[in-house]
This record gives sequence, structure tokens and C-alpha cells, in this order.
Amino acid sequence: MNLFDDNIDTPINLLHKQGTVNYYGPLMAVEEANRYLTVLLNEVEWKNDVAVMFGKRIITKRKVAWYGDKPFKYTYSNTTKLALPWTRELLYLKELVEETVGDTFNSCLLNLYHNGAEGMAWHSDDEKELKKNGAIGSLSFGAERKFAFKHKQSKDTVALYLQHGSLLVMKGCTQRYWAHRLPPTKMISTPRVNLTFRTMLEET
DNA sequence: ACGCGTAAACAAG
DNA sequence: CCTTGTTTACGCG
Repeated sequence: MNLFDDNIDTPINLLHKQGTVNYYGPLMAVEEANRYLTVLLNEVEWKNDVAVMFGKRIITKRKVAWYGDKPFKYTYSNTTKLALPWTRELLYLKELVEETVGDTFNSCLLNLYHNGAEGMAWHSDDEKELKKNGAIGSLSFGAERKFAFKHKQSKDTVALYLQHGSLLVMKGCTQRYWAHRLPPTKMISTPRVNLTFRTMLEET
């Protein structure tokens, strides 16, 4: 055991096999988290997302935004998003997450869930453009929502609540073996903003 | 036991 | 990997 190991305060792994999920809890005081929530709601360039399924083009109620070190392309559903340059607040939060997890990120996908009716279905973050087995840092602001993981083969599930101002990190082979979701709920009527810091592969 | 509200699995477009 | 509807399960008073 090395007392100088900079991972000494990494939280325990929530997954019992084939992946790593660390929940760090809130990284800041509630007042500061409140301030970030307000800034993010007002200053991020939110847009309704587009999804094409079964030949239909669907505009989601959930809103998204895409920021990065460079104008990275994020392509799906016949549309390409170009990453916007970091704002001061996003850059600060990126550095806060990087310091906390001891890793670096070059981009951030943001999601805005206006209320509990909006959620995210089971999926894995296994996009081709993402660094393989790269860590994904997920910062949450606003409404405390349930978040769940399901092992693709065994169907084992693990769930937790993501607190205001908290950080969750998924890394290693988590995306290969586990799916995750944000279940809708009738109990919540206030917004949640989620920032997922990622590492995009450099492109030509 | 029953009714109610919510959650979750599932299917379909 | 969205949205809605159906079905089943569950906790609670």
C-alpha cells in the first residue's frame, strides 16, 4: 500500500465485475452547485436532440450541448454536431473533474432533463469516436435522479442516486459489459443538468 | 384483502 | 436509444 498513490481516495467500485464505476458524491457546497446550475441552464447553448428510429425522425424533449478542445464532430442520426469552445465555467468544471479523478478529458456532452418525465433509455457509451476504455466523468446538477447499471449478460443491476454537484466516473471495460439508464419518474418536476466529460480520438 | 400510485420490463412505431 | 402503451409487480395505508 502506497500512501502517496494519488488514487488513495478513489471511492469503491460499484460494479462487482467487468467494469469500474466510482461515485465520488458532491464535489462542492450546495450553494456553489446552485450557482453552477443557474449558469449552465442560462448560458449553455441547449438544443433539442434528434434521433432517427424505425425511419422516423424524433425531436427529443431533452436538450443537449456539445463542447470541446477542438470542433470535434459528433455524428449520429444523419446530423453532425461540431463542438463549441469551452466557456469559463465548463473549463473550470473540467479541471475540477480532472483533478479529482487524475485523468484528462477533451470534450463534454451535456444533457438537460427538464423534469422527471425525461430520461435516458438503456444504452452504452460505446461510440467509435471515443477513446477505447477511456474514463467518462459525469457531473450532475439539480434534481437528484436515480441512475442504474445493468450487466448485459447476467442482467444484474446496480442503482444509485446522483446528488446535486456530484461526480460519477465510468471507466475500463464498463461500456462493453454494462448498459446504463436514467429512469423516468413521476416524483420529480425540476430540472437536472448532466455534464459527461469524455476523450474523443484526435481526427484528421 | 383491496385500491391506489409508482416503477419496471417489454413491445411497437 | 425516443415515446407511448401494456402488463406485471410492489409498497403502502
